[in-house]
Amino acid sequence: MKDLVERKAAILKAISHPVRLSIVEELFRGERCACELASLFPVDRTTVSKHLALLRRLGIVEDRKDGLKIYYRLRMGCLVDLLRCLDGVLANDARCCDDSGEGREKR
Amino acid sequence: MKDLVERKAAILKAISHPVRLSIVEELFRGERCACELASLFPVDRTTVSKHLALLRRLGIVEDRKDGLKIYYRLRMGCLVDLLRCLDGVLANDARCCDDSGEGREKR
DNA sequence: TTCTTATGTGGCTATATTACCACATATCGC
DNA sequence: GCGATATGTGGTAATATAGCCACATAAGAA
Repeated sequence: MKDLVERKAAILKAISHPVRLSIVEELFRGERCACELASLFPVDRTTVSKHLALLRRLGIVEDRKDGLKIYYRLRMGCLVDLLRCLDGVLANDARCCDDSGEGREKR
Repeated sequence: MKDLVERKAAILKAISHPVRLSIVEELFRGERCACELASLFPVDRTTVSKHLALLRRLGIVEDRKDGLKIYYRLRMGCLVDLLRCLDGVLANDARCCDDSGEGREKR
């Protein structure tokens, strides 16, 4: 069992990539097959497949096979709250995550 | 202004490194100077300095100079909720973030 | 002024991450 | 069986990240 802070960091890291974050948010709305998820992004299908493998390895999603298709669903439903929380962060703080530096004093 | 999902991903990424996550959690408890923060981790002081620069650039922390010391404090207090949420995730799901694969079916 | 402490930046290297292509496997319809 | 569809993996190249050292700056102490 890894250190708690490292486990937390690992989850955050997993959902800190735009494609993986979007996958998680898409799964909030229900089960999706790999092909549906892949079609959402302008990257290679196999790249999405690897993102899914990472999410699966961390236990963030789980999958189910049905014929040709493999359906993914969220296994950590609590991420819904976490990301809702993050939406609140951005809504309440317009300067957040604008790493161009504008709007803040330079150093 | 970047795409919303990218801004969210950027915040998550910033706090997805064990040292930066620990810095944020330490700042939950109040203002700390760079030297106090640096002493918490077994990495070079200048490395911590760069982590702080990243958190500052994203607007996650802000700083204040007082004599020789530079004090950092959290500027996105809402992260407290977000990380409390994540603690709940890990408390409720023992299998989370154990990327060794044990406890889950292999693929 | 000179020394010491606190801090940040530039530069470099090692490692990790991402994305693509090529290819392999599995299932379905015919 | 054969072709088409859905999916995953291995390999590799480009890029990003993390860490350390050397060095620069700033402020207080002597």
